[in-house]
Amino acid sequence: MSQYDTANIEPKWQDAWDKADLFRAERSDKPKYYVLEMFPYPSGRIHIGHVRNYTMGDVIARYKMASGFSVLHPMGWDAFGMPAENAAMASGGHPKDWTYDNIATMRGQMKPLGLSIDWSREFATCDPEYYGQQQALFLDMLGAGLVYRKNATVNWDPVDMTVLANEQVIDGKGWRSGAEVERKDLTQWFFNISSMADDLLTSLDRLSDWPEKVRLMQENWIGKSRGLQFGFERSDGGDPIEVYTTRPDTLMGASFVGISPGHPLAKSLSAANPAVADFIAECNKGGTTAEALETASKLGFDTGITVKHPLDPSWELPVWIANFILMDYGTGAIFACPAHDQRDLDFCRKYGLPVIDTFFALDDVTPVGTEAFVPPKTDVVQWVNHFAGLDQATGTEAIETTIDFAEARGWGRGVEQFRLRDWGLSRQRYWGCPIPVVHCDACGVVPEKKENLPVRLPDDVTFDVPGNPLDRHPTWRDVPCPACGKPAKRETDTMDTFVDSSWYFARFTAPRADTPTDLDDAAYWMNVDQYIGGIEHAILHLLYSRFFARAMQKTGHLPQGTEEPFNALFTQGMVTHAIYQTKDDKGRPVYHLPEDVDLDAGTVTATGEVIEIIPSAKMSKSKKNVVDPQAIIAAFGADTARWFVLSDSPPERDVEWTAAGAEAAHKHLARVLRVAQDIAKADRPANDKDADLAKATARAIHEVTEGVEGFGFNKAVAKLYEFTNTINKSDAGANARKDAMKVLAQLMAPMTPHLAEEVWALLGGDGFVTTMPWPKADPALLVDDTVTLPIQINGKKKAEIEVAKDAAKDAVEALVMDHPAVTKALNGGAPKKVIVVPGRIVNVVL
RNA sequence: GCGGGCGUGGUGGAAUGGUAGACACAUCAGACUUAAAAUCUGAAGGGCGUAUGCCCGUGGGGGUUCGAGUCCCCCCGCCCGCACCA
Repeated sequence: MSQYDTANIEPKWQDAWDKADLFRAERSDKPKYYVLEMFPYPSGRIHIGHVRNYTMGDVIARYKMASGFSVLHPMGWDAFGMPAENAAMASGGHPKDWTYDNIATMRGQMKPLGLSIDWSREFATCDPEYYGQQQALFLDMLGAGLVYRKNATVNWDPVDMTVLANEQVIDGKGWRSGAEVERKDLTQWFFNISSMADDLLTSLDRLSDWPEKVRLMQENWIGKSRGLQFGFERSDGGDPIEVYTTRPDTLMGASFVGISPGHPLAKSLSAANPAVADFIAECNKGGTTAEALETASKLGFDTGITVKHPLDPSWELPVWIANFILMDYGTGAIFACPAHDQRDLDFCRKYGLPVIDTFFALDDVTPVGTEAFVPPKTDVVQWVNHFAGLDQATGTEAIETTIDFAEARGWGRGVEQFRLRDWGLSRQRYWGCPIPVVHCDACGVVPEKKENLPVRLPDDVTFDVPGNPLDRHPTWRDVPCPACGKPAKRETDTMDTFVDSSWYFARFTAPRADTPTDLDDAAYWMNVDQYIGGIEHAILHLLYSRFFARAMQKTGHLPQGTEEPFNALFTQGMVTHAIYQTKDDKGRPVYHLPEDVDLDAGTVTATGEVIEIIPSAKMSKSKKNVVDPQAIIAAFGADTARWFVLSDSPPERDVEWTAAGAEAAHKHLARVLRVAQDIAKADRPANDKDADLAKATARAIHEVTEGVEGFGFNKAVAKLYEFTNTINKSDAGANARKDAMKVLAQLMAPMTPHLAEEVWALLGGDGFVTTMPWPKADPALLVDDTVTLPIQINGKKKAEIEVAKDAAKDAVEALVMDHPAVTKALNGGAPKKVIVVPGRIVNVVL
């Protein structure tokens, strides 16, 4: 059809950019700009979602490059993780081969996209050069007290013999083995992220270029609360039981004190009493996931111990062990107020414990049935009048008042609690970064010497039996103690792969440094100016990275001012695709590939069955609605794929991939080339339309720039469509049209760089359009001499008039009052009011 | 349960409180063609009307305003995150 031969054009320009080495990031006198897209996991092939992610980053990177910045735009691979091990178990290969093969494939698929990436900085997190530096970082964090070991309760898969993350426990069973998951106490490594909880929370306020949604999610995740902590005296004289509550105002409704099955008191009781031990074992069955907990019923065990109410020592409360109390929040013990807490009420009704009726005041008592009344914190339960010296107060102030009261009497104190827990990083897995410590019978836990890093993963491992191959490797784990030299054993746990992605952005600033970072390079390139990725990383990855930036500062690996590593964050939507399905004779869905259906007829081509179309679904191999970027590039070229994923939908929202849309995008790009070819040949003399085109050009520059700056790529694309149409229809002279077309090429260059280069060259542009300075709109051309004012009558548009831009209010009003539409409406009468908003609108109120 | 978001033509979506539907897809009509494809030109929110035009219209109901898709209140629907957090 056209001469838009992408198979020729695109590789040609990619080669030319490569030869000119355009995208190498260099420190210079220019201001820097660091744009980063969340690096991919090398799962096998790139996905159209990757194309959208990297295209957005590329638009920013190319735009900033044209705007005079020294740009860093790197790419790497988040390469450790379980899929590689699973593939090895399934096929008998090696995780390393599987991973590096996938990286080669995906790099090969990514390069044809024409991304302005500095490939010289590429690395994979499974490169020993990378994970060795990560081990060095770990040791420094260990030295700084940011890493420690403790016993913790985890999800344990007894068949695969490994710890499972909560996400890997499905309906209480291991996702791979199907075995009933157990709770197990294990000694694990932890990052002390909770020590920074307050800073991680308050610093969120500074992240004004992050989506509000993400900041809120992090805020809730960190979960700060304010409450009262106090001890219940035991009637038997044992150690007091410390409890924490955010609602001290409900203390007069207390009916029992509950402790977690993991509470030290419960443990000591179980040593003496087998019935307690049995009860705790019962509680520990089932996983720790939300689903498992939700379906679990309330279980309790009366310890026989009683405690004294802090406000009335003659009032004794029983102490129960209850399965719904979490050991790692607060103190692991609570006082229960059934009138105001549904869990407490359910528990009391089940075990026949007393329920004290609700009272907001002594004369306002509400009986409690089966539903607890949970008052908002602004509507505080009044118990305070019972006690002399405490004034009534309302709202959250009353909670503070009760805390003050307790503090004044010396039986309690106000404390802050965080929901955030320390980050358990130990994994009983092979394909991860080895934890660089040695366990010595004599010396205890001994850090590996830095000169011995990296602690490399052994290659000779087998996956034929469940469990961690490092644990059963014949020689790897047997090493001399780095301290005393006696035989010792290496730590066989590896690090959670989230560790790998928590500092890679810093490593990109000096990827070949023989320390984790180079402070000069980091000082120049950090922070990431624009980070782009999926909302699914809103909490964990971004929180961990914020923690790591702080930890790296503390250990001297990042300069000051980097504690918030991502200045701006953008979370892009998914690329979705319709699902075409029919039902089999049992009513189960059968999915069909897009090429197997006839969309016009709405049927399966081969069988004529009527299809049901489910629009805009997440892509999934099993639902047969995955779009392969390679096929798109082969059919339409990379620029079409890039143009399409930027069009139509706002970048933060999902965009549905449709064959029709992709074809339309391709047609438009072909038209741009055709228009450019026509213009290159034309020789019309300059004329009075030239000025109009220059104005349209200025407006296009202005609006496209605004669109790109504000992540309104869909709007920028719309303006480019409009500008193309304007140029195409313009009767201006050949030179004027050529100038406009060259600006169009520049404006399109960040989005469709190959086509832009082709058009630029066709019109005799010098060098690469990629390296041309971003065009500037002449402000004088952006303002019109006259403006069209809509005339409203009673707020409804009835007519419009053309007036000088700076026409005086009363002059406009005079014109309006003479307008036939207005005189007709007035019908000889006078308007109640005339509102003239200069340059905007006129409203005549009758 | 808690927190957040969204709701605009057949479709994706535009719209600093100021002309609702930019731009595009799909659709229809016309040109070119023996024909089709491609390309080009044009129409188009809904209703009534030959038409100037009139009425209705941004999930529903109320309010603020000269003026509301936009701000406020209530309701309905959908989506996302967290969740036995005391």
